[in-house]
Amino acid sequence: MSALHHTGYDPARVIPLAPAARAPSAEAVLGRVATTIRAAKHEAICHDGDEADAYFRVETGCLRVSKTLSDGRRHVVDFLFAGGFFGLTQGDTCDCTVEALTDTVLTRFPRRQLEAIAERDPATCNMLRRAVNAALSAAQVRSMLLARLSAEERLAAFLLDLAGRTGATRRLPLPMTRVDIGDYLGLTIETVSRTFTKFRTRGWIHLGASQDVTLVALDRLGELSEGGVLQAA
Amino acid sequence: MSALHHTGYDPARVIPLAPAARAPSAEAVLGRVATTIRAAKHEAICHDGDEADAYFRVETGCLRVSKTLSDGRRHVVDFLFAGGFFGLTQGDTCDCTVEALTDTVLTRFPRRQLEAIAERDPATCNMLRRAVNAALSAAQVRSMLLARLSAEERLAAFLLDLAGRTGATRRLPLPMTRVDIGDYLGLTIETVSRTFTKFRTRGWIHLGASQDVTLVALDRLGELSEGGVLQAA
DNA sequence: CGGTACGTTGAATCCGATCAAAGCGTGTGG
DNA sequence: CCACACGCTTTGATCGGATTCAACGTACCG
Repeated sequence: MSALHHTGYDPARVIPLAPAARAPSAEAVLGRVATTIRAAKHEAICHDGDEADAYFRVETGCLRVSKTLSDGRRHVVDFLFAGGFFGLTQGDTCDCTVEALTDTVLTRFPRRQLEAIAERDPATCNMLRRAVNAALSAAQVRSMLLARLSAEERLAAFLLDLAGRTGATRRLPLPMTRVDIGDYLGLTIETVSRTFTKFRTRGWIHLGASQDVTLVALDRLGELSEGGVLQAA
Repeated sequence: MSALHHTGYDPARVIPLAPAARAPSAEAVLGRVATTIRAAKHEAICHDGDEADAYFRVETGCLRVSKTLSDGRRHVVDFLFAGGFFGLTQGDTCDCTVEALTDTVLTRFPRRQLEAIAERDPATCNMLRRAVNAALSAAQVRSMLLARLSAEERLAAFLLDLAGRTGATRRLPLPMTRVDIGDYLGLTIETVSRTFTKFRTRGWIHLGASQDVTLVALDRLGELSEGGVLQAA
């Protein structure tokens, strides 16, 4: 698979801990401080600049992580699905705004307690470290996408990435609006819409009733994003 | 100096570890497996896809971290200066190519040993975790730069970031070529060159003999990148 | 001296942005 | 139940910033 999709930043897989041997320990320890939180559609979990008082893992639903510039330009840093996480910042303030795109269930880990546990429990610390590491790799691939790919390549990569992350094979939910997608891919809504239309008229995708897409020509989409993203040598 | 500090982004501040009490421990442990490596200008330390067998911290010099697409398009993921690091990947292969832009001195930590230490020593693990975390935050800001800022804003932000990272006040070294800068900022060499010229003719910068710049109007550059990068609320 | 690699500058082109307007769907209140 | 309004999407026309193509300048080095 190409670097663009499946960067390993696949929260669902990352957090439930790869090296299973260690998992029980970390899970057990963390379970003691975890609580379950619900967020309704459109509700904000935290705002850029707020005090960061907790770390969250998404159980079900979809969230939007974004930053907004003083002049109003917005950038969507990421969309989170089940298994995704946020709240691990370096300072003690949130560096992004996080909002629910659908009704969402989250697990909340109080920051002080989580940090205290990580401070002495290597299993927990390493789990967090691996998760952040995966997110970093994904962010680097994303920066290449933003710096070098065309609108068509970006959208193709986005759709395939989404498929990989949600576990969907061909039909995927699109809980986000065109604005969100544009702000995620560094494009305008019009360009996103036109590119969707291009894909549709070419028969590569099928646009369902406004909140889902079906990927028809996975190979074509793959060529576009892959031709972009595969490593050289 | 402590062992694995400096994320390369805001080195001095991030790594010397807030809770200073822990640093000595991690420092001492890591020191035992570290070796010093030298790389000559233009020499590659590792290639994308290679087996990742070590983690490196830059002591002196400047490195270029990049990815190249199959069709030749290249993206410079980062420039590393003293205190910067690389090699902490998730899988066991390098996900970027790293090359020396100047003669460089590096400290090398064998991957297996480093991982083994992190596995049992919370101090080391947390230090690594914080470093990766800082890098992730920086990557998110960079993706906003690539997605939303204009050429002028990008170059202004780049120059100010460079000043911050190298510790230079006004006169900074530019060990990288225009191609490198273009590939870093998602622009072509021509656009980078033209933008440098604009800044020069406005009297905002002074271009020295091909390998350094002097920032004259820090405030102007700040407005440009800040108008871009400052948070809203 | 060539030669090569890097940088600057100019002119033409193009992709995506911007401006504008028209569909569409959904939900709410008359 | 329908009318209307609001939010989102699509489509069209035009604009503009960055790219592309091309040429020239400049520094370094054998």
